[in-house]
Amino acid sequence: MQIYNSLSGHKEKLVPIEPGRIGLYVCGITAYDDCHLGHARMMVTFDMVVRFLRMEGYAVHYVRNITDIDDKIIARAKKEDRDIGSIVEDCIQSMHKDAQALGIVAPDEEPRATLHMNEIITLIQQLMNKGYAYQQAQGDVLYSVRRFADYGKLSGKTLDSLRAGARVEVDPNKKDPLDFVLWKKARPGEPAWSSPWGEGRPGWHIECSAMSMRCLGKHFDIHGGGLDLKFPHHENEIAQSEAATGEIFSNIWMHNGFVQWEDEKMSKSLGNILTIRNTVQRHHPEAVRYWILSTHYRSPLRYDENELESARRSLARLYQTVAANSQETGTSPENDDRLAPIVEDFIDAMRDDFNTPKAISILFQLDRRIRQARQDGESDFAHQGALAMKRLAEPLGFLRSAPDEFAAYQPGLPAHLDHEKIDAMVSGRVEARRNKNWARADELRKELFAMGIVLEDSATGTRWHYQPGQGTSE
RNA sequence: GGCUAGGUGGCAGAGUGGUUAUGCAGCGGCCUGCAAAGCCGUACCACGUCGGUUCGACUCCGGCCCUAGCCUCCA
Repeated sequence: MQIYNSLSGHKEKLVPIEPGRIGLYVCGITAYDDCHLGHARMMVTFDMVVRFLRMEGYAVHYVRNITDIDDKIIARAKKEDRDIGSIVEDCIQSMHKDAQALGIVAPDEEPRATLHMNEIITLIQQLMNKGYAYQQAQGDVLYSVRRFADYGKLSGKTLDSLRAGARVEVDPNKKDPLDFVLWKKARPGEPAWSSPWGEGRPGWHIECSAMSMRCLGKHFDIHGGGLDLKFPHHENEIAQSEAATGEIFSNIWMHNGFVQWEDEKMSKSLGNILTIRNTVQRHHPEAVRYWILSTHYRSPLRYDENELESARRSLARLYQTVAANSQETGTSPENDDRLAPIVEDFIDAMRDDFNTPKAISILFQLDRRIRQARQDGESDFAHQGALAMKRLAEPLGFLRSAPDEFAAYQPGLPAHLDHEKIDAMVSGRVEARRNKNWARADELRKELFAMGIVLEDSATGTRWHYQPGQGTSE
């Protein structure tokens, strides 16, 4: 198993600290708003990582934190005149719903900053004792970046180059402009905890150091998160943790790439986000997963409505294969070694830094073999192939629905379309067809198509579905 | 300005010093009242640009152009 380590800049063999066990910490959400597709990518990516490592036999201890105290949460509470707690709870609930929709395996632990104040304070105390932190005139406790020789090793920057291009406003109370807050002095009306440095709350970075060490120990295997956290968040985590413990913090750092919207990063600050909930309303959740995993996790991923539809169709093909070959048809040969090379190729692709696009392509090679076998009358082999396909789809989180359920999936109708009216038109056409009034039937079909409704006549009746982007009215 | 990734066929997206990626779309056939869905088959002088190395480069080296990202809260 090889994983690209952001810290070293190349792929490295995965060598667990404890044989057979992997400690994985991923930076989760800040609970102040709905999750968007960037969060979806983070969740799906590490879900795939966890699933595959477990498939490989590792006992993975997966920790994904929640930031439940932060400037943005406080700001929103003020703006909406709401209780911080209720905002946090709502956001967490919403995030869990999104994760569930996407079929994300729940983390083993989901620590929250406010529930680990003791660990946070202890860690800051250690940094104070060792001289890595100081309290400035206003009462904030800051980390002194100049004291940590390795500062910048993750982001590949030097303190001087950072300073040269810094757009940060210079705070005269800081020894270095890049010093960051460990403990923020309480302001009136803001939530606060008592500490040796007065009432206050933790800075953003310290919680992850404290909680990851609490859950996984001072030195663990993999730390992950979105690429936007690489600097300064992860850089600061390393500085805090390694300064405090004198040990290596995380062996491997994994960063997933951005989701882009029309060649720009999708982010809150640019206001070009799409929420998970909104997306899942229009596209099957598994298609969303497929779309995310059809690009390598480190590459940028452009949002494109057509690609999501394309993902659905690709998946539909695999589903059809599974459905057509799910029945045991006879005595299967003990084990067919014709499948082994394909399975091996799949595993190899995944072992190479989680090359999911390649792995998916091998799923389609398998698909081809199965269909071929079916045509050749080798239905036992086809059945075995279908079983293998389901097994290989597991780490990707594909093929988790019943095939007919997936086929029948309907995205939510846009508001301007009236379900009853459509049904009426469809029945009208069924009636016209019964009378062999083809002209009328075709006319109705055309009208429906213009609304984006596509019909399917079959022996068992007429089905219809809404197809975004089809027809004229959008 | 400093630092990172990238530029592959209509779209998306892997990979490799000389051999088919893969999916979607397209095209042809079967099926269908006609369609759709499904099934079968299938084309595409694809590898940013200019040089270099090599028997041979899309794949290695160098220059150039372009794109995205980080240097500020952000998955």
